[in-house]
Amino acid sequence: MDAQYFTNLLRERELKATGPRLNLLLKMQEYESAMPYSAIQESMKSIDRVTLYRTLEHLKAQGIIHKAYQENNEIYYAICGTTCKKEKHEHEHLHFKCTKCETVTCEKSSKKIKISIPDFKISSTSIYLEGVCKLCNV
Amino acid sequence: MDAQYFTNLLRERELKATGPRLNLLLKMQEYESAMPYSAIQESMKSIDRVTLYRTLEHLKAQGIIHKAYQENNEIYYAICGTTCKKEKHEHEHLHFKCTKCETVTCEKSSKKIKISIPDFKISSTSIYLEGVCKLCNV
DNA sequence: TGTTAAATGCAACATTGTTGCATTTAAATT
DNA sequence: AATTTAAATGCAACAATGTTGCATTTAACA
Repeated sequence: MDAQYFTNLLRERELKATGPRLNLLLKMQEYESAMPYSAIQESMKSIDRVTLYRTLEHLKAQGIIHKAYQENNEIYYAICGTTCKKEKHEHEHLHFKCTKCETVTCEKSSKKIKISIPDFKISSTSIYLEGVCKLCNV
Repeated sequence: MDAQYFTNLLRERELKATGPRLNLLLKMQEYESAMPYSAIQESMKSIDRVTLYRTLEHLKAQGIIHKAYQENNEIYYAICGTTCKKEKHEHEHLHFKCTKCETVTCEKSSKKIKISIPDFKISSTSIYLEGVCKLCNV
């Protein structure tokens, strides 16, 4: 996923491929795990705070990034997988925070998760986990 | 659960049974579902904003209330069930937001939820659901 | 190359989080 | 019932982020 890929993706989702947007996406990709807002802010110091705010909103609205985790007042953002479409987000994955290395990653459950509550209709599920990740779990 | 009950609970958890604390707990109880911060703020206008902030922190730290849900910048607080102890919170329950009546409630899954990720050690699980609640699902 | 809707930057304000400190108070002790 | 004291509260102040409006700039298209 390079600048060209993101340029195409942005245009597909009817967003102009501007400097700030490409920059943010490349930085998030470099970061590898879900990127906390403070780190995003830090790495995007050159652009206006409001532009960053609106950039995050737009990318989120178009299913290019998503809010992966939230801890206290720190929101972690991640680039959506290729299965996410503008219309339908595939967020059946889990969001995992490792208490050792403190990274937040998107994972898949080994089994399909089934949750039901009698007489309730469930339309969306968000699951946040904490523990020790594969790399730290030695 | 009346003022006396909360007075005892606070003392059990080594917190003084003060006006603001009892007030908050009674208001949250009246509210029945998980109470959004803005509503808490509104109903606690008479006390200082900082006191409210610290009151929420203390009650949370002692397992008397918990953060049930968070949407955008709105945090919903709920009174912990009687199974929650100071040392060990019983938050195996689910947090559900109804998209019709917009209330947030704590629910139980009809089956025990099992989540696992290969090579990961999971220590805590938070599940947030959206859909239509029992009362609205007619 | 020119046009235009979209994006950006700047100013301004709102909300919530957070700390320090002086004053007040709950509750234990005398 | 009065005294004592650690805890709780209120106030001031500042930080961080959210949010809007508007003038200027720019990506994308004709």
